[in-house]
Amino acid sequence: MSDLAYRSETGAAAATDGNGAGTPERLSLGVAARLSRYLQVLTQARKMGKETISSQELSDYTHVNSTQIRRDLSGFGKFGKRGVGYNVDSLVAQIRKILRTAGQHNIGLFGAGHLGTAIASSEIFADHGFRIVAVFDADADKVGAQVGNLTVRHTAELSGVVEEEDIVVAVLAVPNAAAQSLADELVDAGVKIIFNYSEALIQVPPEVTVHTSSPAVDLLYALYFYLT
Amino acid sequence: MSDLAYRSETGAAAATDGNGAGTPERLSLGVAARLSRYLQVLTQARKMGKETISSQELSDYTHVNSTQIRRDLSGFGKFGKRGVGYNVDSLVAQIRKILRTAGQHNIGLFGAGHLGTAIASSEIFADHGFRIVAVFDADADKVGAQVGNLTVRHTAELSGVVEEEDIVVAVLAVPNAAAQSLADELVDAGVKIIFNYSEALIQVPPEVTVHTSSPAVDLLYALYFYLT
DNA sequence: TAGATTGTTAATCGATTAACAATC
DNA sequence: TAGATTGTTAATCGATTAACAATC
Repeated sequence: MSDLAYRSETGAAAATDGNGAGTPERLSLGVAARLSRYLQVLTQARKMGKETISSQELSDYTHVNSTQIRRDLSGFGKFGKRGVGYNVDSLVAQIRKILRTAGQHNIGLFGAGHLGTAIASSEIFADHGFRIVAVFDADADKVGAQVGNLTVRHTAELSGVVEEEDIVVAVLAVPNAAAQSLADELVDAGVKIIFNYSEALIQVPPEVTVHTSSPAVDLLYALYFYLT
Repeated sequence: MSDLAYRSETGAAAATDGNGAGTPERLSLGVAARLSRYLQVLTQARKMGKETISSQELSDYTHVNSTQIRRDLSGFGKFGKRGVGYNVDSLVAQIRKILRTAGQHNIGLFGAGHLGTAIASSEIFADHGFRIVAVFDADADKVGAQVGNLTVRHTAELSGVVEEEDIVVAVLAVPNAAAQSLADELVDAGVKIIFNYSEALIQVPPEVTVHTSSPAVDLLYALYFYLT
């Protein structure tokens, strides 16, 4: 029998089988989060020239139990080879298909300070099909400067550029005080996902997702287990 | 009866009661992670002058179900006022006590580029009792420069400084290629927690914790739920 | 008082884990 | 073949949620 744990919102609804697609239901929150993490490790492993990887190695890097990893993957097909592991390239392709994030997605970056510059020069987003297509700053002195290979625009141009460039994701690397009003403008402009690197608490309508980066949270958590 | 769900590793062992401390067992991974997130939101809410906060508001900001939040907190005491919510100040103090992270902890920052500079100038860590006590760079040209209010030192000084300054946490804002060998040196020097902002996959002995920051993972995850 | 929100129960669902046959 | 690692089962544990009495 197929494992319905991976199909949310269906209760006992009939999934065609455990291996194929059938009606592709939405993944549960947990599965989607874990698959994203596997993908990140696999992407790096591939860069390092690794051709196969075992569930145990994936476990070491993601801190997810290896049985859990095999379970997560086997819900969608038999991707591994017993005694060998998983082929890195093909697993990347499979997970991208499952997450339906194989395409290109456009990012608008807000804030051309140190953090914005660091993000623009990094490959973290590019590796996963996210492309930074515009950089904005509210400071007129920064407008026109080069960041990465983009020219900084003024934040006032936001709504036109979001539409022209089909920007779905906004990355906020701005001061706390500017975050909420900028978020309001972004929502008006039609941005659906806001990735907040400021510490500000941001409120948005339900159709928009805010993710606030909180390194200190992760650190508190790690520290707790070190101290106890 | 008290809820043993919050005490791990004890099975049916006797907890003295649901409110007090008794033998303070280790928190489960999930509870510790969620408490850390509440703490981060509370810290920001306090900065914004908020005096009380409801479980529903905490839920809006953390994406944790409000019942879950009340459950998490009520496992340690009756911190809220019905009809009113939780006092922000006192809840911050309570959670810090529970997480036993009320003290000061010293951070060494590695890499004085754009990202390192951004981290050094930010308050994200300072807000939670983490103090950056030293900044290092492998580039001799950067040594001696000011970053935040610290002077950049050469990475070669690492092991001495780690001991002198009692550094428990290392934050890595260095190029991918430098990450693993730096991590090796840090482990030798006695650092227990490595917070990795590079994309490199880092291997360390079991007594050391590595946390790799993966904004792209969070973005992939958010995107999945936007696309489906 | 009336409204709001906590604290708590009970029921369900998903995650976790050990174990091991299958098989590369 | 021998060793390694997957795919899968079964059992347990923790998370999630709706519901609501208690009470500020």
